Amino acid sequence: MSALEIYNTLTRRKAALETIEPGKLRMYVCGMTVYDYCHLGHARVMVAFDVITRWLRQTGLDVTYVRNITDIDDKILKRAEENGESISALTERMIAAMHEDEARLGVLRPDAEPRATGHIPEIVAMIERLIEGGYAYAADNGDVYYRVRRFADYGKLNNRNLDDMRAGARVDVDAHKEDPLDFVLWKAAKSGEASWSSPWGEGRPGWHIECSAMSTCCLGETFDIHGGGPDLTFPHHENEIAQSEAATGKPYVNVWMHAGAVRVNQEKMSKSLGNFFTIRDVLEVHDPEVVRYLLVASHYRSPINYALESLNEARKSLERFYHALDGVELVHGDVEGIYAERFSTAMNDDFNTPEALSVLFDMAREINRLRDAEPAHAGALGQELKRLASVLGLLEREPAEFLKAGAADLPLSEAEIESRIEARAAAKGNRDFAEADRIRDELAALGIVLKDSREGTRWSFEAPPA
RNA sequence: GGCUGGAUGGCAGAGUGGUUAUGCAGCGGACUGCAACUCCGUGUACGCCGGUUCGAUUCCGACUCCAGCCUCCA
Repeated sequence: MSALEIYNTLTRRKAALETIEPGKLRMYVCGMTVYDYCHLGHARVMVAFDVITRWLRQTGLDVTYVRNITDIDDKILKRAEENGESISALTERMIAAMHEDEARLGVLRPDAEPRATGHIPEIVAMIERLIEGGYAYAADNGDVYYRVRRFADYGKLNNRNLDDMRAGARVDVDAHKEDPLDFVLWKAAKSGEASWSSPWGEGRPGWHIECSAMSTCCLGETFDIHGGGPDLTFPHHENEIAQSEAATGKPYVNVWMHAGAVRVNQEKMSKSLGNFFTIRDVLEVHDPEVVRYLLVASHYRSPINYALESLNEARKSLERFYHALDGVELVHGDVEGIYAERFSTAMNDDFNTPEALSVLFDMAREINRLRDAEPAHAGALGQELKRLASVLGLLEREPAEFLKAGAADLPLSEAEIESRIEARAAAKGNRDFAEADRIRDELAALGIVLKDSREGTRWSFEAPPA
């Protein structure tokens, strides 16, 4: 049995996982800023860390998984204003939508979802500690800033030094800052804005401090894994390290994990580029499991290029699995251990899901080979296939349900389809193959594909009619 | 300019110092009334140039190109 190795952004190499507390693992992942619907980039992070959590638990670890919600920031204020709705109405709406989206993608909920607005006292306390230590200062405009040059390790996550950054800096020069690279911990409120009282006056927390405060409060001053999207390494995670380690004097996180970007036409999908697809838009057209498969079919750190063809291919790959499972009676029984072993080795190698999937495809082929001659063996393999696939959050449905998904929108009911199939069987019985083929073609035009077998005819809905 | 990744067969996408990834597509065969599904077989793939090595797609260096970060973004 191989040991679990994880790639650490901080060290830029893979290393065997050693948890702080034996048998327990504490993980924090940066979640959403809830001013809009989640897009595919969010979906990737949610699914990646869902699979990671499932595998960590599979290996026997007691995992505490925390993913925050940023429910106060400039974009939220702006959007609420534009929409003419209250901040809480907007954020509650978006949080509900996010939960709906992730549920459809089969993402298990984190153990805790702390919200920034629920942790203001902890945030204020941490800022006070930073000021006491000389790591932060209150400016005369009511803002509080982090004094970046005071923290010697600044840049260690991104391998950057402050002077290089200064050279090409596009950072805004704010007269209230001692140094252009200093970042805001507490933002003074303009009149009428949502705000909380603090030693520095009415205001709201800056973005970076909330994660330091909430992770510490949920998981302790040092925890095992911190994850997030690819665009958070700088400055967000760098700033988190600066805040937390300066405040506590202890190492903040042991392993930093970052997902790869989702691209469109080889360009990162992002809010600022406006080239994003929301999860709900995609799910209008595509089966959620197909979307999830697409996300799991690449390694979590590799970039994915989002394209329609990729989704169609993902669907066909899943069809292969469900065809293998379709009609096989699942039973518990002895099964070659080699599959689970190969699967484990793949997952232990920094959660190599594409490699793990290749093992599952080998199992599918073996099931197809054995299904007639050794149905019990095939059934046991089917059971094992489903067990392993569930780690990836796949193959959890009845084969027929997946294969027939989409048929609900057809003008034909299932009963009508069945009656056509019976009519075709009767025609075949009379050796009237012209009629039998006519019926089959008629159904095919709707996307209904027939599959004859010894036990009778099964059907599936495979592709929208061309 | 600085800092990260990456370049694999028609496409997608793993991996490895010498031996089949896997999926989709293609080709040949089996099954089938014909198909679909399925099975069997089938691809001289590793950006470019050097180096190390008995041997490199895999290690090292240069180069070219791509993406990301250096500003809010998952």
